[in-house]
Amino acid sequence: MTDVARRAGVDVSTVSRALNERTAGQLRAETVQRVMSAADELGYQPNVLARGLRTQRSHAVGMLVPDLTNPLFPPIVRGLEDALADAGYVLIVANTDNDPQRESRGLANLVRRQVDGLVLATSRLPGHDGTADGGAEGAATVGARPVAGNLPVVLVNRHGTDPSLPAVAPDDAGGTELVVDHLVKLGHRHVAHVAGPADTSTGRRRADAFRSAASAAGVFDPQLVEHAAIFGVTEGMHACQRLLARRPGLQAVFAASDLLAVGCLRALNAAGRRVPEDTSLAGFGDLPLIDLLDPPLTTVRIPQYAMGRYAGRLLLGMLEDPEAPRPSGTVTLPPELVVRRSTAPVD
Amino acid sequence: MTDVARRAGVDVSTVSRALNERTAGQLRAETVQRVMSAADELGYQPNVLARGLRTQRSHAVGMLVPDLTNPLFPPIVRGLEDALADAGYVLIVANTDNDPQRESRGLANLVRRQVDGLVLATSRLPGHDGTADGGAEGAATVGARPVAGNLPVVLVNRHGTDPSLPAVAPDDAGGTELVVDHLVKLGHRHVAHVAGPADTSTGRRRADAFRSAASAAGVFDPQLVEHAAIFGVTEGMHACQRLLARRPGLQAVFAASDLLAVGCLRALNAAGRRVPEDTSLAGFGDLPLIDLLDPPLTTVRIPQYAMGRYAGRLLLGMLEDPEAPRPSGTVTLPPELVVRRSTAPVD
DNA sequence: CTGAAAGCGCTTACAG
DNA sequence: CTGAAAGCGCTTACAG
Repeated sequence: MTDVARRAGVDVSTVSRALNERTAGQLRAETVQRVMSAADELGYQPNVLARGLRTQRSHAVGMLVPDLTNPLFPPIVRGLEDALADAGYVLIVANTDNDPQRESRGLANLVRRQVDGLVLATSRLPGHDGTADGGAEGAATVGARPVAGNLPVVLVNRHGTDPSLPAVAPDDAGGTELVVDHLVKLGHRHVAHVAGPADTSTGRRRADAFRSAASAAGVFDPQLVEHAAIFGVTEGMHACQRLLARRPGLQAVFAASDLLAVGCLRALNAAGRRVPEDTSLAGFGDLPLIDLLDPPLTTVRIPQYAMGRYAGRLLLGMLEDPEAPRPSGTVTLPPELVVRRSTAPVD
Repeated sequence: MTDVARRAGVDVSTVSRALNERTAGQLRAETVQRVMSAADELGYQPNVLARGLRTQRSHAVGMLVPDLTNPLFPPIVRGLEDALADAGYVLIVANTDNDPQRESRGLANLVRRQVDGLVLATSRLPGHDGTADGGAEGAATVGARPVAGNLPVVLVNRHGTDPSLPAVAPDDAGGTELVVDHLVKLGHRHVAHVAGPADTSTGRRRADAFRSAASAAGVFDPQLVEHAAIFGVTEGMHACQRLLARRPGLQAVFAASDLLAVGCLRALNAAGRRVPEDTSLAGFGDLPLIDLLDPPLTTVRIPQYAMGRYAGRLLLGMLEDPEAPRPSGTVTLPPELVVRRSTAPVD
């Protein structure tokens, strides 16, 4: 910047003003021109860190994500990054593996880096160990100390346990209803649910929604619900086997995730049942390539990209106007039922 | 920091020294203790940006990636992030969609943010439009101007076109040989190749390797090679159809990517050929869930996570010792043949 | 309309 | 062993 000032024959403060949209109006057009040419000729790139030190805004946003390798997250991160990039913000991602230690460390790193805001896709609020979603909690903490201070935070892909933090989440209830209605319309009465782990909000919410929707349709049977220990293929298979042992008459299975559904498919095949002729099967998530299953899986598509983008917009709103009242509550984006060939009319 | 100094009754410079591993030795243990307690009690978090301004190191690394949503990249990014996090660095990711404009913009943003190094997973060096891999080129540029300066750069998932930049790439030739050998051992003589786009280094390299390997095995037939316009399911299907029309006698198909292989599977099924009974089929990449295909796909597993991690280590090496001679050339990590049920002995 | 000065939060020679 | 000062590259009241 000093070089630019010298070359343009002005003070560095004038360079600063000339290069900043907001303040360029204070200067004579001719001066601005001269500075810009000089900057151009020198290939000057402003030091955003130095600016941030002065203005107290880093124009960086931090994100904590359990594992980028989980296909759930890339579209969310992408949507977020797109929203932020449009506004001149940059995204710093850290993986936590749902490990409280990595979470605190990652969070502290982001705070030390003066991120202007935080997006949490972790299943637990950092600093809170043990049971997730234990109740209303304070803002993000490291150890016992609130480290995020007054940092704007938005939760994505999870519901807020702290009602004061805005969250963007998939509409678990809506998606579940879509599936149950679809199966019931196909004539199924004995509809089973392979639920996710009861200690995840997603697992619980979908199970709850299943009970409501199935009850409303008059087909709910508590013996037709079985929880898997984790959202994995093997666990889904085992849960489905338990279901089959208990209720051989089941006509349809709704799995709380696509991976669980793959496990169910294996269990059903192993039991000599064809899908969808003997048993209909539906999942949740619409993972990439899941349409290549045999048969292609009927499932619920979660608008992941839109969720990420929306979370970004929400956060940007808070950043643009720090004085405005902070939004709160959970925003839900509409899921979509993707009917493929794993579900068919009964009989 | 001023607060910490006041509370500990010392100068800020002493706080700085006490909190820095390297300089804490200069102080009396008692002083260090006092400062640390004060810092602890106040929940002090150092401002990494201010430190960076002074030390001229941001401890941040930038990454340009075409699209995080492409399943190729998440494991790479994850490996990179893990390597960097271990060393106290942070990762800033930007998606470019292979758009030269987004590439330059992203690169300029990273440079302005004073990243200490760059990882490029883009298929083209920023600032060079048109044909990728056109020949030996200078360092990364924006417009005509070298903007990366002397920034350490490592390329990942692509080969260096600029031989002076170190690259970490999949072993296309090795993986291709693995497949060709496998198919030939199964007794196939009429082995076809659905190649990737000729304007991608990956497509070209695998096609070249196929020619060599097939020739070496004495089974090469130029009429059995067909390029797809992009790495997509539909394109793979079309390419395979052209192949079938030209050489109905083909016994096995090696597709240059898993997605192309899925397209081939559709084409083969549509032509009334069963896989693997009538025709063997192999892909490249081992995408997540590709083992759920019917039949599960034989393919080549690329060590993506390891590639990302290795790229991170390579970059860290350059950052730790900027004076050391920069590594160059392409490092290749061993791929693995994953034999599943889509390939079988001829007849 | 533009310059000179102060200061953002650190680190690091330089003294003592 | 520790303090005082300078400076990293910016921005922004404050003068003029």
